Amino acid sequence: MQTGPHIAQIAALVGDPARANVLSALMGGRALTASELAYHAGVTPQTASSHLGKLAEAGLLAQDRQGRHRYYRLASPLVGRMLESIMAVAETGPSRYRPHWKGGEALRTARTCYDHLAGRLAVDIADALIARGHVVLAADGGEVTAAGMAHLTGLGIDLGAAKRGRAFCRPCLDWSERRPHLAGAVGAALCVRAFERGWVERVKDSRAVAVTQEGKRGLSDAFGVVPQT
Amino acid sequence: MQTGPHIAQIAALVGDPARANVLSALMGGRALTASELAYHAGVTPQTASSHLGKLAEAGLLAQDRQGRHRYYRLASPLVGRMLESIMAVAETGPSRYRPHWKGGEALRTARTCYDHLAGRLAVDIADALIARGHVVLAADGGEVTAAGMAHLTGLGIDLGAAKRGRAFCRPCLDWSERRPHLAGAVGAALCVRAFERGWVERVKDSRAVAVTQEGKRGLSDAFGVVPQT
DNA sequence: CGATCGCTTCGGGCGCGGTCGAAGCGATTT
DNA sequence: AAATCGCTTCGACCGCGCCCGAAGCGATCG
Repeated sequence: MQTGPHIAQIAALVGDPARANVLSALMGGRALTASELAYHAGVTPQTASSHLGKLAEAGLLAQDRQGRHRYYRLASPLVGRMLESIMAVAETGPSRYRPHWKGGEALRTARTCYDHLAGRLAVDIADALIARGHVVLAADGGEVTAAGMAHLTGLGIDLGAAKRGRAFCRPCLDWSERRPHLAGAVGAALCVRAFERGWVERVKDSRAVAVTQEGKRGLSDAFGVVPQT
Repeated sequence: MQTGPHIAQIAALVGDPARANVLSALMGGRALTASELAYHAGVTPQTASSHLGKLAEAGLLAQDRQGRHRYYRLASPLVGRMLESIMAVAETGPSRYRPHWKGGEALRTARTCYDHLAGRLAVDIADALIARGHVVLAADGGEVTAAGMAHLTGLGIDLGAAKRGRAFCRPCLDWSERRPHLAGAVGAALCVRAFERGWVERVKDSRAVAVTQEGKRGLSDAFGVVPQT
């Protein structure tokens, strides 16, 4: 059996706390500079540089030079999916050491998960869409109904790229809620639209997102979801 | 950002070559004894025992004592999914060191992937089902059509547990073919049935499976698939 | 053009963890 | 009851790789 060593190479890269923090930070979906990532990782810039080099060389990260800054981002959605799945396992394990941490509540409430929304907000949206018969979600896949397509299109969410009405609709296990939320192309489009409309905005130095005043109205109108504080 | 350390814990476990080999071996879907796993990992029984203890404590493995043997297996499908996703990343990376290894050809031809079939055989089956309009597969999800349900049911594949006709149908990126094959409940049921009918049988000490003579006939009749040697 | 900034490279220190030999423990066999 | 077997625990060794200080390099700015 030879796939072992291959997956070990990748997993070992993710297995270092500093690098894992880097990857977690990049799960926010934005490209970040080396310094920012060093801060998130809690190490000095030189150490971070070493880690970033390894991650990039292995093809987990892509880099864009821009002036004297160097922006790093996840190299592909595949990497995001991998991190999601590792998180899912990490959160379902036995009562690991899991202290209450400041800012954790904000993350649990609403955050981005690579390219879509996650947290209580996202789970509530998914529940609402399911309850209204706009989306069908099961453990391994999902689909958007005709009524759902109409509704989402009405919200300005373009699903043209998603083929033949069944759309790229995928459940993603929410690590904080332990229930599925909407991922895939539908989740991503919904996330983009929510930012466009100013319903949510990013919280500094975090993957967390905050629901704005318009957001409360908009989400209530669109999905009947009333975000908790 | 605090999810970093959590995923690092899990990833670090997978990141050791010996442990990765253990997990790879268990991706075959069967429970294996500690000694067998030690052999697969290429370490002594004491070392393997240490690794197995850590994996079990972290909730990645489950153990069943049976007499003086102790059988280990993946603790949940979630773990299998995680390993799949890591493999997918590992195989799409840059030209990693990837020598030709004996037995590799057999694995590329057909193997089990935790609970479903993978390799050229599985990709061919998926292609055939898609071409016949029995299954629709996209990057993030899939569904079984009415005609597909009828066809699979006719083969004795029970999809009763899969709800409302859309079934748990999921694509799984095949690391050797780099194209999707059928996973999820449908893939698992199909795999079970293939073993029941004697179409395929396990190869000793490997995740590879061999297509039997009946298998060639059966697969040809059922899907129009002619397995290469 | 010198100063500053962002990032990387180099070098050395140090700790964590994988490894195996030896011994212990419980189940099974004769 | 003694011998064997499968597996785990203990103890010690040792090497990999994470880490940071110092220096180098390229871009930007005054």
